[in-house]
Amino acid sequence: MTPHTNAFDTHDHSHCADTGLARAEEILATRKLRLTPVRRQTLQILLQEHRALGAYDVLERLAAAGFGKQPPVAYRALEFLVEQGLAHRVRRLNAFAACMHPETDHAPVFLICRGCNALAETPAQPVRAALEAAAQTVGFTVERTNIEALGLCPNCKAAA
Amino acid sequence: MTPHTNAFDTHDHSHCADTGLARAEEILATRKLRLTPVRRQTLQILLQEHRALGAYDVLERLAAAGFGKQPPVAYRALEFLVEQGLAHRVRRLNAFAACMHPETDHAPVFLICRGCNALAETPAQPVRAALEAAAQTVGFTVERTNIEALGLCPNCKAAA
DNA sequence: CCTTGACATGTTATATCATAACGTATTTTA
DNA sequence: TAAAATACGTTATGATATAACATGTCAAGG
Repeated sequence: MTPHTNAFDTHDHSHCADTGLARAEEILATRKLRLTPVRRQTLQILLQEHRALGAYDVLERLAAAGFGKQPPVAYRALEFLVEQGLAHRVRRLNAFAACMHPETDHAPVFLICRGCNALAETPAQPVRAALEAAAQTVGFTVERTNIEALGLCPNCKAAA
Repeated sequence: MTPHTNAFDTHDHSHCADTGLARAEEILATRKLRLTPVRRQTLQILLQEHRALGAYDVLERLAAAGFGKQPPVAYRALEFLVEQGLAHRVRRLNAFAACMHPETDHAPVFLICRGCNALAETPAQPVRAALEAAAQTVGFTVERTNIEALGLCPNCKAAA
């Protein structure tokens, strides 16, 4: 799978990884959960790449960093991060991305550009609220959501 | 994969397949597209099962009905139906379901019960509208959406 | 401290989902 | 009716994901 860039506007995100890891430490501490080496490395990989990566892409990087070489190593770490809201699974891409808004927002919306494969995560409480409302009319309780949109980012629209 | 029932309230849907197929014929006629035998059978399978089926489950039924036995046969028919809005892909389940509201609604929301695997498709223009609004703030144009929620259906809530 | 239970990591093996590439047949249209 | 487009079927392979089990590490209670 071709990797996907993340965010429509390029920006310096050298600090993303640092702050992201620090934030993760805090969050997990309050939950008495551990950010073990593999988990930490996995999150760092996602933060540094700053785009959606397939599990096997992550695995490759983990292996290169001296961790295990078999799929479950990556899948387990990713699953943990997703459960804790520190990363998200982008189902349309069969890929994972670090959460860009771990505290603000647990109703992430992913915008996927079909032109350049860029991926943006945007907070969207209104979307979540509308979803909850729709669910309520049939008595359904929402626990987790996957909200993804495929379309065209501003850059690709301009180019077309 | 264990199959998933569809709709939280059981109901007689013997006519779903008939009306669904008729509706599909109409829709495709206006688009000058063909509901070929495999496509028709595929749609019928989804309508009759009335739940999400994996591509290989569909393939099995197609093969039993005398069509091809290889994955692309199923994937192609399903892809066509999804493109035409006659079926949807439920990514969380790696499965496909016939569209329950082909004319009303091209912003389907799927509610997936983690208790009983029931699947409900509910129209949700407000959700779509909220998504469009969120996208617009970053200049993104939405073309297709996948909106899925995992949670508990009324029955399973009652049971718990 | 040190044992014990819970959790975490790694492995092998396999299951599941999906598509590429190609040849043939059918349908449409010029 | 020939040419072009579309559809169907195949073989083969690729990509994604999980089950099951062995070993190691941590944290808490005795």
